[in-house]
Amino acid sequence: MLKYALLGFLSYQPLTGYELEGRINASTGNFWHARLSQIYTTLKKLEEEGMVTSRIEPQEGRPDRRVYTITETGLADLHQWLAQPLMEITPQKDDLLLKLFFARPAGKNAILTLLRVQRGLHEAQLRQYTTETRHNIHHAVANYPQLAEDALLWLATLRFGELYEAMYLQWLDETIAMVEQQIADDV
Amino acid sequence: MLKYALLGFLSYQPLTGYELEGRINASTGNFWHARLSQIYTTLKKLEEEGMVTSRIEPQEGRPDRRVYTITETGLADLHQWLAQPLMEITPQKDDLLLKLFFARPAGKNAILTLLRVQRGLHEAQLRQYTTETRHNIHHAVANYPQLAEDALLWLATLRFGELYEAMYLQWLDETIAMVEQQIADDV
DNA sequence: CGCACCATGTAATGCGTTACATGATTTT
DNA sequence: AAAATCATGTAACGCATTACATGGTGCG
Repeated sequence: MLKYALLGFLSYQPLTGYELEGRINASTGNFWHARLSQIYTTLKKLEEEGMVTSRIEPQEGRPDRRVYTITETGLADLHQWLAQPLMEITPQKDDLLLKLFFARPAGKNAILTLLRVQRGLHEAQLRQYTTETRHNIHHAVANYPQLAEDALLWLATLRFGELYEAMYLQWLDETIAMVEQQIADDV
Repeated sequence: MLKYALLGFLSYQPLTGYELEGRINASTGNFWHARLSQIYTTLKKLEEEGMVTSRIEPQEGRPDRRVYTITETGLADLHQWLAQPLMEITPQKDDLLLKLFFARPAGKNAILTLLRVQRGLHEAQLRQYTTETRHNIHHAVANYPQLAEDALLWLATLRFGELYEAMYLQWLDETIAMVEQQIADDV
């Protein structure tokens, strides 16, 4: 599926692998992410499949840039994917919940530490969404007004991230209180 | 990490691969899941590493059962993992959000269909958590009262699943309304 | 002086899914 | 009669991470 994240961004403009990483980890970080190494290998495969083409832009004092452009084939594939509704929920994984599920033998203090550390992390994440990420989108619309409708969808995904983090924080607070009150002290 | 889900369940009692699949997909389905094939190969690897042992229980008319038991080494590894707080948030992926992010060229109707199909799926998921999953936990506690404190943590993870689905539904409703009002009609 | 940013890629390894292969028992 | 449950496993493939390999520019 990284394929469609790449084709999606390339449908707006030609970009390098490095730039694609920036776009992915900045604007879709809350529901998609990828490492540079994976992006490079996926782009290579997409080029073999005829979904994108690349040309080298020579640079001085830096490695040459390889700029990828989406092809007609790639665009058609993207649009066909977009047109299909998803018939399943994406199953989620969460390391914290897995650890918490089995955490009782670790004892009350360890459980509370586990939850409190995550609380700090999720608080920071929420702050990032409400500031930087939101700002990025507004910035894009200001420079390219024709993207206004696209931006409504981007904002919807961002809103999801904010709701998710707010929910996570609420749950953590609830759960911390429950553990404080109902789990027996360590000996 | 499937490793710790397996060791976690085996720390309560010896189980077969098949039974482990049932436990994982029933009680931790909301934050962890695995296919049988992966469970079998992981158990095999855990046995090679000395984390579990297995013995065959012959059966008639069915394949023999291979029952896995956690070892001292496995229990020590599990407890050491439990004692460590998690210093990172689990990065999430969600196919719906990815598709929505790029969905504008698909047009208003396709976007609404996409969102409405997911609404139905998430509604069903929430109903399952509030009924079956919750019931499973109560059932376990009724039969094994000594698990009462463990069950508080299981209920906390279930509560997360319920909050997650409720949040998802709220966001879908919000987003459907926004698309209805603010995205231009298809031509 | 050190860190972040720019910029590319390959190799090894690990995690996870799908398909293959088999087949009786129990429930609807 | 069909579907779900019980029960095990391997092989092929695909997706993703970590480590390896290189090195200049720009900022504080």
